[in-house]
Amino acid sequence: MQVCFVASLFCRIAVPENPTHPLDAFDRAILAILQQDNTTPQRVIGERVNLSAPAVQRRIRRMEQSGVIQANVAIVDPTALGHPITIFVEVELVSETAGDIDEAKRRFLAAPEVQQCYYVTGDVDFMLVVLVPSMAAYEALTRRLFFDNANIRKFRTFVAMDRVKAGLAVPVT
Amino acid sequence: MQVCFVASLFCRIAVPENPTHPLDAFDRAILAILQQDNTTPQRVIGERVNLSAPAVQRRIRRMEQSGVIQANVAIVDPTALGHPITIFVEVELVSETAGDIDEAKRRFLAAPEVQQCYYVTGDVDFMLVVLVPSMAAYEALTRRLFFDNANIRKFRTFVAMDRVKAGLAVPVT
DNA sequence: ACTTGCCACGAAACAAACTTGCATCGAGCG
DNA sequence: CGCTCGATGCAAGTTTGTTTCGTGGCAAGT
Repeated sequence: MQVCFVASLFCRIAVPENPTHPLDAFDRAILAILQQDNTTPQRVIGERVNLSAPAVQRRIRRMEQSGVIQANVAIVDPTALGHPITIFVEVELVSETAGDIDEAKRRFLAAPEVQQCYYVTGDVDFMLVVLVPSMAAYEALTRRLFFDNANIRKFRTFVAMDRVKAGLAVPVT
Repeated sequence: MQVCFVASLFCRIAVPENPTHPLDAFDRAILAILQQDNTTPQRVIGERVNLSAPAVQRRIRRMEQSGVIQANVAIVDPTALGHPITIFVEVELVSETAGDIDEAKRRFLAAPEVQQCYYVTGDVDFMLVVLVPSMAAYEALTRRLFFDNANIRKFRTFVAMDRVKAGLAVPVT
């Protein structure tokens, strides 16, 4: 009887029904941990969210297969690899036909210095985050990416002085 | 006498290690792999870079302790967690004294919706990358972060329509 | 109300990866 | 020339991740 009580208690926690893939409180708790440190042993995760290690493992695998977890990566200090300068670039195109936009996307995607690239609304078309070893390297990059491209109307550069906060963590709440 | 010996031993241990061990080709090759997938077994890494698994393990640990590897994290799909909207914000302050800037940094740092925050040169002072569930939530955030702050001169909003490329990977070359 | 099917869980066995100790090799140096 | 230091590879030991199996609850259909 006492065992029954404990079992029902666990069940009450697990209650939320999920026909397909909605994330329940367990999944979110696991994600919150993995977003901070994905080397945390599953046993520790289980202790923290009140689940067994296999249950944690199943949920992680399901979220990886469903695409909720997109990748598991190491975050590296750019300075240590010789790319100490972070630059934001606003890019404005001349022609915004679908073809021209895709062409620009492909060009930015292919440049390894471009760490992030977003197609945005507003006065500009693209926002880029660029990593370079030096301003000379950035000058060379602008030549290659912008000046040699007739479809670039103009671009504005913002050099980062302080990386106040940098990450890809998503709020779990 | 024995105590002296022990003391000197502790001294040798306590001596701060070389601040930045230069990264050789092996380290860079390992980082290139870990930046893409840090679940890669050390044995596989060793095969790919022509090193034994323990050698790989020692190098990884050294880079973690020296700060070259800053974290090991899972990348999560923001849409799956209910934050489908990515927004870039340019923020311009009224007063740019050191104290006011630090105050702004602290404020942005404390906001979980702010995924990235850089202090930049140029016409604006800060560039933010913000994740929100809806435009209504962004409206509430602007009220909390900007309108309720007398030191914000103005801000410009760019809503992302397409996440062309998003990551924190650093070029290894 | 009972039963059936389904799904998720936990315990334990199993496999794989990580970690450590030890001997060896080569470079720098007295 | 011999020494020390650092890094490597091999092998054993330990932790971690994975699979298997049995149990119990919830929903749907008798």
